[in-house]
Amino acid sequence: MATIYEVSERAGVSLATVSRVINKTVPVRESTRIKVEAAMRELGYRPNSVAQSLASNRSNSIGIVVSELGGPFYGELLSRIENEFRAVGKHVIIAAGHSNAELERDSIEFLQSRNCDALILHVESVDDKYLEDLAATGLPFVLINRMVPSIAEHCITLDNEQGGFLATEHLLQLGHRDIAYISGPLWKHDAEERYTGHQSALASYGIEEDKTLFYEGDFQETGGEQGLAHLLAQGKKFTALVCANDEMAAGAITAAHEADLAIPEQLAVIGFDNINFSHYTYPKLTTIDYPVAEIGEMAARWVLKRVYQRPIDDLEVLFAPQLIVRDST
Amino acid sequence: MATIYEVSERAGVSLATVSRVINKTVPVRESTRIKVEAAMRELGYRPNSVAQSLASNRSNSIGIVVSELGGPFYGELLSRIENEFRAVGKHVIIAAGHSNAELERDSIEFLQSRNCDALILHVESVDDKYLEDLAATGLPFVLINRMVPSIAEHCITLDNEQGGFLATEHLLQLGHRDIAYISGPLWKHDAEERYTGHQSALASYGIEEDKTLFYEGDFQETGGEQGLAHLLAQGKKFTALVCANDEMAAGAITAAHEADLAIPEQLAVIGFDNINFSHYTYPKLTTIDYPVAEIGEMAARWVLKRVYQRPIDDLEVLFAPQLIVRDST
DNA sequence: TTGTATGCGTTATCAT
DNA sequence: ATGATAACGCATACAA
Repeated sequence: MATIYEVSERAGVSLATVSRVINKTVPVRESTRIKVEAAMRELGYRPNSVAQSLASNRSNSIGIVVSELGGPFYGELLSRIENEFRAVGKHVIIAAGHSNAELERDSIEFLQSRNCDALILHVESVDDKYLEDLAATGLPFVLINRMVPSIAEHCITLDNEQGGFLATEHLLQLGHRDIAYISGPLWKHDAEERYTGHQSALASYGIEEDKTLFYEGDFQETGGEQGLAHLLAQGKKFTALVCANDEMAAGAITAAHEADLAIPEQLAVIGFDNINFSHYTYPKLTTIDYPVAEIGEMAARWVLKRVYQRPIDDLEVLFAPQLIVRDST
Repeated sequence: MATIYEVSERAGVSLATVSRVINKTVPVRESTRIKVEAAMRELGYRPNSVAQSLASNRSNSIGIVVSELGGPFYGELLSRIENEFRAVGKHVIIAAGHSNAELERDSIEFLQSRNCDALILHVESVDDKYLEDLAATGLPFVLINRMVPSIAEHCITLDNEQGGFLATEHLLQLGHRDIAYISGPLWKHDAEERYTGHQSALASYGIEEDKTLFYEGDFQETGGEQGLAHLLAQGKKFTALVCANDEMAAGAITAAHEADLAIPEQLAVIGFDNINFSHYTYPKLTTIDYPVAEIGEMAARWVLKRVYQRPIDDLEVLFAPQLIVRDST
């Protein structure tokens, strides 16, 4: 690879001048700029962004940490964020945290050591303290789907509790009174908040929660299957089921089919997230919309505004979930 | 962030020695190593990987280009690759190509300029010449899902033609003779190969292809819906439908439901890829398995072997598709 | 407007 | 086994 030095030689100018035409930081005489550009083209010169980054302490790249690279939810999120940045010539570096505190820290530190200008984090396992300390280092970052009050200005969240409320309220309005619940892992903030929403919806209808109709799943499809199987095996009656995300709902629907339960006639099912494939199910899944796209965009805009000084005014930080009624309830 | 220099000061050794305990490149006396490690811990030192990369011309990171970050297919692929590398302390940098030649080149060049040790490419738009030139630069890279004969040693592929053959053959064996086909964009290699497989299956049964039963879709769900709608609108009879991927198949199933066509009784539908959510459909989708996980792992192992000199012997390069029979045929 | 010189945080090649 | 010191490719303050 040609270096800036070779370009300067070929163009007959100094290395600094080449740097100037690359970065357009100060005016360069038209004629010399043309010479330099020609030299760059002839040598097929590409700036070495590692060296740029080291010298300028800027990398034009944004680090992202998500739990998993796979899965419909994160894919959509990543896709949106990448789109926003690509449009302005920034690049994203993506790492996975695997819902594991150590790996999450690892990924964050890697991205830091890569000189990322900012981080967008969807982390579940590191504790609040760690994030507070991270904020104290001065590294700009956005926290998605998690509210840490002491660093609220870093947080972009969905009102998960409200979402949980909406889901159960919907079933209550349809007349259901015996409502089972398959939760995500309760150590995850969003899982807990959604469950809280469920409980307050029940309470608002004066219904006492039957703890035997609760199952703690894993946010995965198989968790939904096992959950419904478990609930059915208990022999308790329930006419509706809330699942804390769509993937578990899909699993539950499979289990319901296997148990010859008609949906929604014998069992109404509602999910959460409104992932891309939630309408693949039969019947099509009623769910709570998680505006991933908007949240991804907003996170990107946060960075553009705070880190790259782009003129952006409206920065929403709390998003509202929305009920999507389809055929499963 | 603390630098290696500050560590050396605190430990009372030279900067070079610190570098040695970090990289374990040459023996260091036990006692000094302990001092250095203590200093690193006390200062919370983390190597600046940008500087490491510049100095060593090695980055311990692997660049990946895929068409889209979203979507079940790529998510799974990325996830597998990341897993393989994480296990050995390497990191991945991911960029999207968006099925656009310019963006694909852009992404590749960005990754090159980030000093990636190797690239894993799933690119569809850049031409063979570009890839040949890239190979000529000496940059190690693996090409996934695309065979460029002149650089065959870089390619890991699925036999798409064979897959297309299997899909149609399956329908033929079930007695279908009037088989419609919804293809991917034919400029994409895999779409074309799958279609070729379809044609040769027909030929092997002595059936002449009816071009009016062909629709060129976009590999997206909506393309499948529109495709089936278009095919039905023609008024021609067909009892089975091959879709070149699962997402279009899901769309077609939706369209079939809307047209009150019973699946598989009135219309058998088969997809391709066996994406995670292909069994969400009702009825569950029969499809051709694309071994993404294995291919991702193999790509990672290719890199580990050729770039990082890990002792790995079995390197498969041509994978076989497999028929997965479910309920839609 | 352009050139010179220094530093960014490491690795690696010499010595010692 | 350890210490100087020169790269690595570029940005940038300072001079000219």
